[in-house]
Amino acid sequence: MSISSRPASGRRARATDVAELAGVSRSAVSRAFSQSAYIAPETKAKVLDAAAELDYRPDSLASMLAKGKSNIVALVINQVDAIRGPSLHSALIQSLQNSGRLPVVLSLSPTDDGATSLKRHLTFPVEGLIVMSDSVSADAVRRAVPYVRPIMLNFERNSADVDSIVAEDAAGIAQMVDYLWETGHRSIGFMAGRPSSEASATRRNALALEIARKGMYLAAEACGEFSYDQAFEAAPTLVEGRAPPDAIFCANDVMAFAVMDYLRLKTQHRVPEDLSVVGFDDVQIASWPIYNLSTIRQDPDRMAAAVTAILESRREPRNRECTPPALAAKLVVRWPIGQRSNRT
Amino acid sequence: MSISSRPASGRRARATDVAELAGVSRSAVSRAFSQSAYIAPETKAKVLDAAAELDYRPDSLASMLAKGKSNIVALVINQVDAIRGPSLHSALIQSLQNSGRLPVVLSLSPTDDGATSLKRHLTFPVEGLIVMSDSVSADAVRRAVPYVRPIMLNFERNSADVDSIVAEDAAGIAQMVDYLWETGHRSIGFMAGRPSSEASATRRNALALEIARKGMYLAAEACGEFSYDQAFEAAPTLVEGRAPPDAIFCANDVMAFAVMDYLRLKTQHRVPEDLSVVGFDDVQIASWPIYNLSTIRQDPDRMAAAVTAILESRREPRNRECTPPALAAKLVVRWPIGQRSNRT
DNA sequence: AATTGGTGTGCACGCGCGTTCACATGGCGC
DNA sequence: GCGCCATGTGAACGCGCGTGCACACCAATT
Repeated sequence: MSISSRPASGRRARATDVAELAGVSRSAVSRAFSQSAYIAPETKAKVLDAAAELDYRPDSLASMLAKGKSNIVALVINQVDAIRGPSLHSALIQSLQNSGRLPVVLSLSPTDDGATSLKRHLTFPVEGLIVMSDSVSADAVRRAVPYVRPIMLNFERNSADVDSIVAEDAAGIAQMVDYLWETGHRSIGFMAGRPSSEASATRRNALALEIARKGMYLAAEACGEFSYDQAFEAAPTLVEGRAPPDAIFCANDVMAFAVMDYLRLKTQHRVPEDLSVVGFDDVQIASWPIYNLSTIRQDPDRMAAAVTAILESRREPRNRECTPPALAAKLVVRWPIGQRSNRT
Repeated sequence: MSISSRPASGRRARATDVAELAGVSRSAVSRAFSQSAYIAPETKAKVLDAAAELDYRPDSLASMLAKGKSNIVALVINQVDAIRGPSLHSALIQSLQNSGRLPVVLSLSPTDDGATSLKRHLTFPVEGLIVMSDSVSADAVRRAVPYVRPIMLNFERNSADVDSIVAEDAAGIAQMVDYLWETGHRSIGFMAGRPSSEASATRRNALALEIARKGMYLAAEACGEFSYDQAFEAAPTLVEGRAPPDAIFCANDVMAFAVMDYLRLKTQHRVPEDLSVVGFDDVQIASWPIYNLSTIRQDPDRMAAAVTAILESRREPRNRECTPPALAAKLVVRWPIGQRSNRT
């Protein structure tokens, strides 16, 4: 019934087994796996051989307990973030695990305020707490988990109690407005995300600022709740006026898809010939030829790298309070927007 | 500097602290949190009060170590599954965590064979191992982790060594072919997934069988590797003949989107007026009005429920070897396909 | 030859918790 | 009023591992 040629004696090998096989004490085994410890090279070799034989690796749970140092990182998400999340989610998992950490996903049920849900499920010491969900505030997190400084992604500007990693939305949006201006757009509509979302507010403010700076004006505004369905329903209000905008900026790629689909299916506006639609995030679908969406990219890999950098810097006490650099958000131009006639 | 009104004495509360505050012994605290133990109701109340005061919850890691029972469930994914994965991923996380388990995500780097990657990162006891990645075989998993019986999702029919949860692809496909037949389709093209994928092969065989049963024929075939880009490139071969099929079945929703986009952007074929494209999975995007894709749904929630059901049944030794029921895959009809003229 | 210093090794303890075991206590039957 | 079981409690041990500490050993020095 044995599956492999290995002993596979029905149980995981423990350090004691390895010690016995190698003819050394159990602490020697422990030392062989901890690089900064007195151990003779030959002893180490013997131990590692025996360990390989038994397919032994130290139990990281017991190790964490003994060392008093957890390397579990909790990833707080909410369940709905299905379109935008995956690339960032994958990047984080990958990055955490490659740096020797253990990613544990905590999914917040949207019905509670997040804090209680966190308390219920966070029953183990963590090295870090990464919050990707924008349905929970930094305060709630601090209240639920006072012993760890959360890392908030994409919202909640740095405060004393949290580290936050935000893309430089404003800079990206400035580039976008520049680009729209240069290609002849003069009036811009905005599809907002959730009203309570800081990300949406930040983007709206940046857009308004840049528009004003150019002497353009915000032609229309709607709220799509960051979701395709809501945006599709809200889209009409952006173009129903007698002077519809010649570009629509969406706080979100997914809402941009919804707007494009709405315009193409339900109206006579042609996209991008008559009306430009641009987004924010650069999700995978943005590069599908049918959308070919110009958007503002937040590189998930760089964001993930920033997260592990923060965690890493926390391990050495000297370099405390390294303020995480804001990540550049850069314009990604997909389809060539035709020159618009200026219709001031 | 204290954040909350709680003591927040700089450290997590331990059972000893609670015992001290409640004026009982540490084992009483332990008993108060384990429902099946001798403890006087009033003692229990005292303990729970003190625990609430100190915001104490038993450390689940130490608990697992002491009990010798892990409730960590490893979720093996590969990093690329960005479109299809999210709903199932979320459902699994949610389901696992609601059943009191701890989901840990292991991301396989696509460069290795999966087994070594698993060995490197699975350094802790797990209650279960859920494999969502189709880039790793059951054999590789068994070799890497001999001590736990993996649960394979969506591929790898049940063998002696693994539990696998598969949707009844064949039944769903039969419904689909019935539906295509009734709506007048007579020749069908197939966009396959990865050649090595069992899921793709299963679906192709089921399709071929049902087609033959109806007296239809498989008009064309191409391989899209389950990816949008590959499918977009492979799409031409499905329709370039002089008698293109009147329906194209894709082993994957994402590839269906690619085919639809290709047909609409690069050819004169209208979808769905001239040519029907159908998919498999029912991802979120399938309901976007621009696609409105008819497809075969595997309910992620039911699949997640099946997973936890297996884990649950393993806990009670009496009910061993409960064969997991194959999940029904059912047809989802989105757009009304117009009657085709039978052109035998 | 005796002492020192340095290098590895084993012992023992603790991490936070669950659980068994022996014992203290109270209630009840005789 | 004595003894006995039932019930609840506290002390002790173990889960698997890391690590401080004491000690054994050998080479080099006086």
